[in-house]
Amino acid sequence: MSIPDKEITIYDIAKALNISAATVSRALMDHPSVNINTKAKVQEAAKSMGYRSNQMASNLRKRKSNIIGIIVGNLNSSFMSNVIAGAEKVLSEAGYNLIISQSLDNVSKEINIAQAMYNNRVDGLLVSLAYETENADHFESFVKRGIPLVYFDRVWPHPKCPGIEIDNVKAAYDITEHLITQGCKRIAHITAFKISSVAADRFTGYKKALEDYNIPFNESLVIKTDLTMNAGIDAAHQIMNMEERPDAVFVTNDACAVGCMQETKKFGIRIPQDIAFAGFNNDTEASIIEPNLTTVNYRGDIMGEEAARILIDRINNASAAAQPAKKIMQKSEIIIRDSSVKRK
Amino acid sequence: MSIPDKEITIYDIAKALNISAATVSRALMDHPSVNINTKAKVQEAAKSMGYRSNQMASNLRKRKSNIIGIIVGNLNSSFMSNVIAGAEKVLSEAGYNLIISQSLDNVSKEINIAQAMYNNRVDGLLVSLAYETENADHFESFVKRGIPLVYFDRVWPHPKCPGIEIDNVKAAYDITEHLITQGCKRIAHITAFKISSVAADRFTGYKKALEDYNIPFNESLVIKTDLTMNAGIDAAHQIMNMEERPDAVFVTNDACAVGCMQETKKFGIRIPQDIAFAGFNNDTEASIIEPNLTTVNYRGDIMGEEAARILIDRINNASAAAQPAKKIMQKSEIIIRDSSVKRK
DNA sequence: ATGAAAGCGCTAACAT
DNA sequence: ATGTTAGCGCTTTCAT
Repeated sequence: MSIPDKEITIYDIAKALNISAATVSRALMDHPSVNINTKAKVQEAAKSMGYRSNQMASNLRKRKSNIIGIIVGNLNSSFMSNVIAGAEKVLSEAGYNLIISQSLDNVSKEINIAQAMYNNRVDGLLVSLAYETENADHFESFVKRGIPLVYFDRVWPHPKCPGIEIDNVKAAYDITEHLITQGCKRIAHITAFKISSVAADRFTGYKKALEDYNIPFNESLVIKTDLTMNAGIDAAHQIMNMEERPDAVFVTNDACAVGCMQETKKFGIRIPQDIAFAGFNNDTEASIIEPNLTTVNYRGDIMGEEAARILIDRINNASAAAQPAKKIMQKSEIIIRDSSVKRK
Repeated sequence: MSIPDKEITIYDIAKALNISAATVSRALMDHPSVNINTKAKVQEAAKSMGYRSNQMASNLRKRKSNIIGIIVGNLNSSFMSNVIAGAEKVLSEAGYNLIISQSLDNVSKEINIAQAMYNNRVDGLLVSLAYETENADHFESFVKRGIPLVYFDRVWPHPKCPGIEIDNVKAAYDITEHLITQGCKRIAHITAFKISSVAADRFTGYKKALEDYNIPFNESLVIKTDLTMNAGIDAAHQIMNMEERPDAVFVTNDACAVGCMQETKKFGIRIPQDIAFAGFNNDTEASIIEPNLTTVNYRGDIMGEEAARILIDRINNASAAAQPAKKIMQKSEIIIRDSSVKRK
């Protein structure tokens, strides 16, 4: 038949079996107090009649959407794909569905997404902020209504919202230190236009390392961009036009680092001999570009799983949710590759 | 207050304003027949009372979830990120929310996702199949209930489901022809284990080009893999172990091509002189690897927008949905880069 | 072990 | 222009 048939409800099953809808509902949920025979009959009837449970109705009644929202800057990185795979694994096992949205690192889009997710009454939220985002007021409505929110990677400090991230200060310190021990003295840093907490932490680590090694911090070596690959190309031009060129560049993400490296090479600059490079994230591109890019690595899948677990815990556990949120530091490591090793 | 307050409903607003809930509902939806003053009063009250519309209830009542499901193999590519950005743009303008899931190119996961989306009563579905998928039975329930489904990129031919894709046969033909005109005679082809319609089309294009140029098709030059980057590494070993090595490799996607190229280079093989390479998709990696990878390019954002538009049309338009679904061919182009150009 | 009945929060005839 | 009323399909007390 070409006209779609009417939706089959539990009432239809109830009528067919001459029992009440309540029993059907219970049987379908495998409620312990339903007779095993009835259960079997119901399940069979459901199958043969083509019944499909209507989540919308169930959700409304239970006042629970069974949906977790996840907001990220951009889906386009192996890191994010892994985070999502990890989160999805844990959440789907716990019976949740996922609504994923990318803000494209744009604050107003992030605000709209947050609104839509609120109206859909998500049961919880996993958020990695846009690079642009400078405050998290648009998530206050969730906090107010007691809807758990867990930040990951690009986090916002909030007494009620746990955040899982890496020690950005330390990782940036380590990588800067590495560049210094390779003999670099003029280390440029490419960071975000609007400095979010993550970019700020990395900037801090960079400055701290310089300080510890008695290298004066030089504002003119700091380049602010939107951290896209194209921005990296522009940054390369800025570097080429500097009166005194840097001997190393530490970029706060890999995408931008790769763009910058590629463009720099076009000027005949040798990497790492003339300018060493380091990035952040260990995206796939980092081990494809030549020379391979030194960077900071951390596991997206683990971060996603962990964030999801914390979130579920807060959803199920009012007492867990009531506790002050703590920051969780996930381990990270710097991966030294040829882009930064100045052999004799 | 720390305990979340009770949810504010239209009844609360109605009571506060001494009007009926129906009027509140209408005012909130900006229904034309509501007095402009009442509208203003309602909107103000809603704001001051902290009212947030409950989509779950609205959805149930309207029997419309306002949700579009989108299923892809993997989110981790610039192409997919662009498709999603394109689709999201069109869909959010039309008032829809998106549930995105990645099958990780695994059929059983794809089946589960389809189930969950059905139960959530998505209003429509955008699907790019897993590489593994060999039939689309798990989407029949949508078709039966008249829920519009539009395939994109990795499509399945179905009389009721439009598909938007590129001419894979032609693109593969063109790229193979290009390799032939560069003087290649032994062209290997790396394709999927389970040959889906997309991989099959590309395989067909490859064979057709060989035939037209009187190069006998050689089964031993066909390598079947799961098309990941790691699979490309394995494929490189297979190639190195061949008694008579190929002088070109056409891989059915870029990720696998890049893995294969990198590993091949480690054997001291010169690209393109010893072995030329070509991929498919124009992922970011293709223009990062050295030499840059010849590939097939097509716009993800446009594909996403177009697929979304067709879907919305079918949702709003029973007559559009009733028409036999046509295939839409989006334009694509081959991008010739250094990985395949054998200069004199 | 099962049923009756109420209601989640909203919208849409149908009245007025 | 507004109100009345009846559900959307499900779950869950409270009875029995």
